[in-house]
Amino acid sequence: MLTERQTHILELIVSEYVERAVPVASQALGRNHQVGVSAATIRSEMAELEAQGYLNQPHTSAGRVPTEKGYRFYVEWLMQEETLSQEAQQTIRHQFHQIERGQERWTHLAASILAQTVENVAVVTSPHVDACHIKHLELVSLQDSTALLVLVLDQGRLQQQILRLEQPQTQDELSVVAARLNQRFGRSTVREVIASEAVLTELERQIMDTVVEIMSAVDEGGLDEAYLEGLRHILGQPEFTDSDRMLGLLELLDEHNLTRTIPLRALAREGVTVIIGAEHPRLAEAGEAMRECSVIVGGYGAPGVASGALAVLGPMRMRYSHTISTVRYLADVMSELITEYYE
Amino acid sequence: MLTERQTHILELIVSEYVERAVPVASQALGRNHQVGVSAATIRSEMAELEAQGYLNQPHTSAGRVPTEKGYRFYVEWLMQEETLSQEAQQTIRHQFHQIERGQERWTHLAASILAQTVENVAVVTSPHVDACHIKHLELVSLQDSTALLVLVLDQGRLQQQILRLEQPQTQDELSVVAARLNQRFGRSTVREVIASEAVLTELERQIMDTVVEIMSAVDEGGLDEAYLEGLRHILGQPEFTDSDRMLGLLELLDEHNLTRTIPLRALAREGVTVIIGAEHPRLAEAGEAMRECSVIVGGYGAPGVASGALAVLGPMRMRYSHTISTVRYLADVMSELITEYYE
DNA sequence: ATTAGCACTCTCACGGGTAGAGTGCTAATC
DNA sequence: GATTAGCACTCTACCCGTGAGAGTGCTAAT
Repeated sequence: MLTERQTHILELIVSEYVERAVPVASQALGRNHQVGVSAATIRSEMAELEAQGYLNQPHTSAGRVPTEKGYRFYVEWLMQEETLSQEAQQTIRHQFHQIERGQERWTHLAASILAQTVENVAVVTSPHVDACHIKHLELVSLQDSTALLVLVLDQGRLQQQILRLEQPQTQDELSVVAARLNQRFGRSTVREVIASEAVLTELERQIMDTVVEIMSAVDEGGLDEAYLEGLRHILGQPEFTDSDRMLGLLELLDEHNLTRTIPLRALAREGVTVIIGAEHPRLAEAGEAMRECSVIVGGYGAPGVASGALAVLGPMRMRYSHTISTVRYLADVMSELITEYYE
Repeated sequence: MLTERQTHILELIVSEYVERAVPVASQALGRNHQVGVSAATIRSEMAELEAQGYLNQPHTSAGRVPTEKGYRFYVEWLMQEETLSQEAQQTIRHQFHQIERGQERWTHLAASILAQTVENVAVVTSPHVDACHIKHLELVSLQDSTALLVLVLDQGRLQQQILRLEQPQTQDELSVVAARLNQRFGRSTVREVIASEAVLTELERQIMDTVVEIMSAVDEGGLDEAYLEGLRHILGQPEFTDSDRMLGLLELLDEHNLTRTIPLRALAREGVTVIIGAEHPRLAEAGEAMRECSVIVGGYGAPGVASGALAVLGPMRMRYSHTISTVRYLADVMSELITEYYE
């Protein structure tokens, strides 16, 4: 258990270290903050905090650095979540209302804003629709035997696919087919389409096969894209000046590893989650570099409509309060956008 | 002017250095290749090559390294362009035929394949349509006063935008409007739409304003996206083990700088172009790190239909032959795809 | 013209030596 | 009994010198 004074010192050490990236010495602490006791006292408290596993010494004659446990305590008990300034909030909202060009743009923009605001790597996935329905289906003739299938799913989600027809078809013929299919399959889910025993022409069969394929892909989230932004911030951090660490980190953030690095889907629904260093649920798969990083994940979206996740990845020495509140705020904004436009 | 033997030695030095990334010594050259003369002779030839600016010595007691001029000579006169093995060609084509899901996927895939094949950074832009026409226009009701505008442009290029209607409209009403607009503006370019003096209802006016906006954006290429892939390859190269250089490079490749780093548009039409180090046309804007890199740019597409560019960025010490031929081959494949599906 | 031999130069890796920072301990103080 | 000043101790970071090794340029012989 920690006394109040120990708690206070821990808090100071964390903020000091987060800001300066240098092990915190007892004297420096007394000098820069009003602790009310001498360096010697701070030293003995530090020793106790170290004994309990909250702090660590890189070497005998160095200051202290928070451990994972230290950061965890800080996040859980000490840190007070800040609110973004009115100004910052305005700026963010303003940027979203500048562009109104669909989910992908939002997602991208969100990643961009997030990275810039928290000065770390940001990852944002595009919203994911759970079990999509056919809203509308359109066939556009491109060439005699080539047509474009346009499929509008729930919430205006758009998919397209080029079809190579076995027989040439005019636009008028295609329109007729599209009308029939719309009537038959409007508002159906994949299952319903598959289960349907409607008698179809060969052409209709071909089209619906493609439709099923597309919808399945959407349902499995195979088409979700994650935008990553802000590499430069994290790589500029002192903990990664070593080029080996840099490479390790880049491997973590390689597109193919991203889903392992950041367990987005699992955590997205539970508000904002903080993962500190080796707390990572799938550490072995994520990679060694993960031990030195923290991840903040937040979910956004409207239940049953569409949802996605925002995440920030940075060194363990991270401005937790600021990052958490930014993630939370951005998640709220994204949720509003989703609700407002798609509900 | 260079004698034949000097030329030969230059060639050997370039390939040796590209392979081993270590300054090439006279002895090593004699040992690993059959030059037919002694190290001493090689040395004097090296001295001459250095005097003429083709080679450089990092320091007095080191081997030689090719200069920009040396590489340029190599690319221009010595290198013989290889053909990709049948196998490699097959593999690439196979991957493209695995997925048939529109330009974006292709672009992404091309970047991925390119990066992997040449083991450097690859950048690929999506195909850019020059002066697009309206192919088809569709309105889908989402809510009472919200509709989705789906705009099909040439070559099946798809754009969408959500509209907030001033008056609630049913799907039927919207379909009527869409049909009228299609009749009036089918096959029009932006200019024609703007110039048109057709009398429109307020709703129609609103829709067409949006259409004009979207088409302008497409024409200006503002929606073109570039995919970047393969950071890990280039950052693993020995010339970038130093963390400062790494950061410099990452700044080059930051999304906002990419268009300055790689003059894609300017060079795209001229087949495959090789830019070595400081030859870069806009060196000052690109950044200092560019001095140590080479870029290979190739254009793809069908004239008057759609076109884009592929590029590879790597250290000056690059397998030029292999890279150039890969870029060329991929450009051909992409061009075929564009022609085949969109013409 | 080519080559063997050799002296010269420069880098890189290793080791010792020192300044400085920060600690832990002890004894004095409140 | 908690706090603090004082001090010895430890460890790092940096500087410097030194020596081995690599590779060259030059010179004299072929």
